[in-house]
Amino acid sequence: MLEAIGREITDGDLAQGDTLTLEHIQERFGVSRTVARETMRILESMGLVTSRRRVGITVQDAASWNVFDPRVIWWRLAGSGRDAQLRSLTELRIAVEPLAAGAAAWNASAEQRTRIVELGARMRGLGERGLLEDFMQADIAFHTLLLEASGNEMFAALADVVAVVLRGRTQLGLMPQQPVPEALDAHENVAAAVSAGQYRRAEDAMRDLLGEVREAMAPLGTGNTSLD
Amino acid sequence: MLEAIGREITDGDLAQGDTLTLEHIQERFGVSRTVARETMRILESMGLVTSRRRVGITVQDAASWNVFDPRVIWWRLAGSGRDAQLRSLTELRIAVEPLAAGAAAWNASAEQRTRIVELGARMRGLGERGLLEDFMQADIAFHTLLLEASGNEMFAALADVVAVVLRGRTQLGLMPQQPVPEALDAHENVAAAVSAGQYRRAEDAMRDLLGEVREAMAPLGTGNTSLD
DNA sequence: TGAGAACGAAAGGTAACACCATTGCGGTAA
DNA sequence: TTACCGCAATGGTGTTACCTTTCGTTCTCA
Repeated sequence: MLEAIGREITDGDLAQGDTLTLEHIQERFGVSRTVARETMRILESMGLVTSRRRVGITVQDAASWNVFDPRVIWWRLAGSGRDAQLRSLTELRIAVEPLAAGAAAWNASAEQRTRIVELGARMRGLGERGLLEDFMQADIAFHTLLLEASGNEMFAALADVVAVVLRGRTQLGLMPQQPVPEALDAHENVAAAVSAGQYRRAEDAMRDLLGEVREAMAPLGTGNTSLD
Repeated sequence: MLEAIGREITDGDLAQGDTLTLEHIQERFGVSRTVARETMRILESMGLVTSRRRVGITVQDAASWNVFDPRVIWWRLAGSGRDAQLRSLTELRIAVEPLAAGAAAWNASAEQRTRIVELGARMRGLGERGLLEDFMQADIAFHTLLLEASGNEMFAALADVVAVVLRGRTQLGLMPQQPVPEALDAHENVAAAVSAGQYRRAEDAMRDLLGEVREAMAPLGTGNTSLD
């Protein structure tokens, strides 16, 4: 139910200013008032709707959506806003992940340092064999580990977001049959730098890596970015 | 009610693993079951709790909190997690705002370009006269405008977060009596670069500006950052 | 014509109930 | 003594019925 209505809003099937009523929702889904209310409360807390007495439940403008909520991201990736969503998420990653990698080079524990190297090697193996699903899993683990090792909780919280992007990219068929060698090199390069505590190099290597990502995504349509 | 329980969790008064029951909440606040349930649903959607049958409502580990939710940020800034929160938010700003400023130099409309210059000048005036409250308002408008002009919705969504930080910094008495001249210069510098469409310079100028911010914050306690 | 009063729609809130997934305890058997 | 099975208590989930509050609309009267 949350899924259904959330998707309709994020897809634009329900435009800003449209109103629903609880009764309408009860009928449509065959649920009780309580459940309908709870669902609306959640949508409200995600900024997708507001509810006012007498007026009904009003769909909000996209500007007030909580676009960091993984559910919203997922809905948009699966729906019509996909290109815009992927582009803005990639820019966000370009902003955050290099600094996170640098911080990880500084802060990571010994176990984390060995693990990141392992993951880099694992990605190469899986990538060269074209096992996209497993590759994606390792990729998610790689980026998640770095974001968590950064020691910054806000960066760590973005791990979910990055995971959703990586998963979406694979499941929506936006990945090449086999990852390009440059991407594999880049990951190993980041891993080596982090492992060695070279934070400046880690930062730069991650920036390279994401440059690859942006290139791979370019056919989707070229947005303006701040990078020249 | 949301406020009260949210604060207790983010402050650590309720530790991870503690459980509440709906009945307990009903008694404590003198509300009906329905209302208690709706509140819990919102807390659940913020990742602060999970609810399981037979067990009750369990307080979640900080790692699963939705730390980008402005309410969570605000609670933590007002509570005991303030220093950690300010530090991680500042690192986030260092990651995002330079790229956003660069993008704004590229994408901003003519009105936005004139407005950013006006705001820079206004901040100087207010800052030199020591009108902290008005200065803060202008500061928020300045950063919000840049984030919105970046053309990236994720960056734009961070405007709320930045606003909360700036407001918190002032209202919690963490600002000097009068902003340092370097900060005023930095803002005007960013504004000029954005206005002239010099995206590389805008990016660097914003990085300088945030360097100032980080310096000013340093006495709070020095965390490791990726910048040397 | 316009201001104010009455109406009614729709969300907000309360109460009471049936339902069912857990879980922990106790009893039985190996 | 231990392992397994079954039962009962617990506490969230879902439903229904009903009352309260707000506020946009409409109608009336000056």
